[in-house]
Amino acid sequence: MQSAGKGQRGPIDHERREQILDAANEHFRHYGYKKTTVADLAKAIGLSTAYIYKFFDSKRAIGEEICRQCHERVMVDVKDVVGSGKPASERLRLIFLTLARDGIDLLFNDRKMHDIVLAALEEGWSTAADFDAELLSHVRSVIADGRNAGEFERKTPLEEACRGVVLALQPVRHPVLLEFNHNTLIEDASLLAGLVLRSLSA
Amino acid sequence: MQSAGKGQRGPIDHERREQILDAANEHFRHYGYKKTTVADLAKAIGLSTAYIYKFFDSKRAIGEEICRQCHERVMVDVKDVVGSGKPASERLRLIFLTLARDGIDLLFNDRKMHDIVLAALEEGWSTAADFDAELLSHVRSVIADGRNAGEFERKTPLEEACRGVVLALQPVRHPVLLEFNHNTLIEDASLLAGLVLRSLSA
DNA sequence: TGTATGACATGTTCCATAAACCGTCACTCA
DNA sequence: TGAGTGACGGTTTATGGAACATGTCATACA
Repeated sequence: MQSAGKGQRGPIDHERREQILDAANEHFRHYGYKKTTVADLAKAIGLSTAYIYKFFDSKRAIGEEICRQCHERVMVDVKDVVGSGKPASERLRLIFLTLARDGIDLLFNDRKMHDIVLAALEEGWSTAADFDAELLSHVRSVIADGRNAGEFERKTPLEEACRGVVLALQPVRHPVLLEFNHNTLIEDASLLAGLVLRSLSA
Repeated sequence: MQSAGKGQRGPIDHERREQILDAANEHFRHYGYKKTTVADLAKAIGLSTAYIYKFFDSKRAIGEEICRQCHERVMVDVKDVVGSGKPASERLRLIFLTLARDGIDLLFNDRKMHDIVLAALEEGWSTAADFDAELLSHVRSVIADGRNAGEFERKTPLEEACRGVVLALQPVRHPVLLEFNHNTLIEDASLLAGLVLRSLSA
């Protein structure tokens, strides 16, 4: 009902779409998701409110897109680590630290964005699940590498090991926990990475 | 300023105190912490509102006590496991499962209590920190046992290992995460226990 | 002297109403 | 024909004054 779009929405004008997303980025950052109205976005780019709905099914759809971009920015850092060519154990440890750091960064330097991510979680947007899925696949590739390279043990079923690691990441990456743990987060990340690596070691 | 009490509060009448706590338990359970007023409690036991403050410094102090009792109920289960005489690895695995189960139980069968625990976290009551500290000490004793029995490795500094384990427990015991993870919580607990045990194994 | 209270100052919460917002549709105009 | 809009229904949210809660005190009474 949502991703299918409206039959009415013809061939999409990508430039307009980008304009809207840019405006959304600006406004969400400054005033937060809830406080900005789609009328604000329309006014910012000199269009009517109604016309926005030719490009997005709802305000939420805009929010989801912004949220997705936000997640993507973090995922870029993760990808950098995964593709860095370092030993698997090193890469895994860096994933813990990277996620912790990016989380803290979002929390302190982009609070309004952090709030969107939180809202997304609470309202059950798909963005969080997508992020989790992608993260799992990156972790899987690193662990598989480590196993092939003889760094990691191979007895535990791969999928079990991977899911365990992703779970163990939660304390340093879950948006809600960031608020509680932020003062020890980096240390926690390092501690958990150590534990995980011991659990994987050959 | 709080634990010191009022100089005015003389030798404490423990029966009255219990009455108040009983009434609080009743009311908090039924109507939640926020919705019950100290006037409600006073009325329930036939006293004036003002007199309640002879026994507790504030409504919050009553809430903290109830919250503490709630935590204690969980801790009893943990202690049972710790003192069960089973192998350390088995006890550690059971700690994961027990906390997960008790958490779910609170969430579904005693929702109002769960809400108090949540409020406590958000408002920074000391109860959560106390619980964490006690949990850490139990985990430490089990791990120490395991090391002495030759079940666990002894290279990793004990404190580091313990803190890692307590962190790894977060996804299955943190009240906020329960809401997100409840449908896979038992499975998650088992998975994390497995990971932790691998990390500790000799 | 110790149990117990009513009255009160100082917040908080509630609630009815007004305003604003979301999303749709028929419509314009080039 | 397709980019773009004004007006509108249903719902959510802001507002501000009344009602209620918390916590203190001076005092009553046995």
